[in-house]
This record gives sequence, structure tokens and C-alpha cells, in this order.
Amino acid sequence: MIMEKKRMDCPFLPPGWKKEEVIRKSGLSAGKSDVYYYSPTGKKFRSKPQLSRYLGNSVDLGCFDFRTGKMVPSKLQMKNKQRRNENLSINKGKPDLNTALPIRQTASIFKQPVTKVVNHPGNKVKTDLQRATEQPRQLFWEKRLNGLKASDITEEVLRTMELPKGLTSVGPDTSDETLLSAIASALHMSSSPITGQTSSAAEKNPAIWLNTSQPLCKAFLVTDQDIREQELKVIQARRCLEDALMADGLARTAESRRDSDHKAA
DNA sequence: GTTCTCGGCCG
DNA sequence: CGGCCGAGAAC
Repeated sequence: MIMEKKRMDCPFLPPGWKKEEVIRKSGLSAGKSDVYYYSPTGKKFRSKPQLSRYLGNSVDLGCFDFRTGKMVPSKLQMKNKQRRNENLSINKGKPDLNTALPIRQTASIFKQPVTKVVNHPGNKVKTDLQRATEQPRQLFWEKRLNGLKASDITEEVLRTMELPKGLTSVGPDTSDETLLSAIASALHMSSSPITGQTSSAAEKNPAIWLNTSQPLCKAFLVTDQDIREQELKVIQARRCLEDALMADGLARTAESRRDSDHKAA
């Protein structure tokens, strides 16, 4: 009974994707197995990088185990956590400069086909340039960011940010936390100005009028006073960073001196 | 030509 | 040790 060579439907993949495991039956590596995936069009994939290239940079396969075809949030994350804590003691940790949004990907790692109907009689979709060109997106996708908090390497949650007065959320979730996530991610991902929801209709019925390229907050005004206050905060933060870097540098040189003393002895 | 298969490199 | 990919074998 050799079932291994059959192309299997994979429950974690969209319909049409197949997974195949082939056992090597001769040679030095006999008994080892190779895993292949087949796209709905029949294209064969024999490695994670190849799959990643095909799917584009928008999909993070970091937690995807190619061999089993399952998402593995536990393994990689656990290792990173342990590593970080170990490295903390020897002061080798580098700051995490990755600005990609840490959105959990539970359902499927692959792009799902989206049907966009644009030929209703008299519809305004195709004349509305912005809606026509933007990527389809979930209306309230920012809700998925709930519960995510900035933390330092000791995993202490950092002080939460206080939102300025005048920022009000739009949508079913009115918590400050979601509002903060929505604005922060908009600032990270959008190259165009963040204005909030400029249509007042969005407040009444966001499910219809929400502009998904803008965060879930009402339109707001930024005053000169706001800008001055923010500049002050940035200057203070830079001073703190400068002090910290200076102290770190001193600590490192002191440590390396101690090390070389040890070796000399 | 394409597809299959195993070797072997490299992290 | 296992993922990944090159390249020869097979078709």
C-alpha cells in the first residue's frame, strides 16, 4: 500500500491546491521524502522560497511548515522568545526594526480569489477611481490587531500611548486600543495623508461608506499647537535615546575591556 | 522538449 | 539533520 504518491487536498489551503509527498525508493537517501504542492493551475512547487516568490511579498510564510502544510505559530515564536531572553544577559540583542504588522494568519496563508462585480447597470464602482483601484480589504480589519501591545525584550508591556483629544473612532469597536492600532498601522502602511473618515455618512453607516484606506477614526484637525507639542516630544525622545546609546556604548567598551583582561590573566 | 528523481550543498 | 535546488535519468 503506497498512498504517499497521491496528490492530497490540503485542508489548510484554498480549494484546488494539492499536496503530495513522495518517498525516495532508492539511492543513499532512500526512505527520505520530498513534499510538493500544486496550485489550482497545476504548477508544481518544491520549496517554500519558490512558493513565497509565487505568492508575492504580501504573504508571510514564516509560520508555515512546508513539510506538514500547517501553520506553526508555536515553534518559531517560542524559539525567538527563548533566544531573546538568553541573549539579553550577554547584551547582544538588536532592536527589532521590523515594521510589518503582526497580524495573525489563522485561516489560510494563500491569497483567496476575490470576485469583483463591476458591471451592474448604473453602478458607480467603475467611475469611482479610488474604490476601483484599491485592494479589496476587510472593512474592520483593524480589529484583528486587538490585544497586540508593544513590549520590550523582557516582555514587559510598554506604557500605552495616550491619544489626543479629538480623535474619535468609527465603526463597531469604539475602544481606544483599536483606534490606536488603526491609526498606527495607517501611518505605517499608507504613503498618502491620513485624514480619517472624511465622509460623515461613514459615521452613520460605516459598513457602507467606510473608506478602507483610511483608519477607523473620524476626520480630525491637526493644529499648529499639536505640531509644536509633538515636536517637543520627539526632541525629548531623541535625548533619551541619545543617553541610552551613550550608556550602552560605555557599558560595551567596559565589558570588552574586562573580557580581554580575563584572557590576558 | 518536459518531468521525475536523487545527490549534495549549505545553514 | 533537513530544506532546497541542480542536474542527470527517464520519458
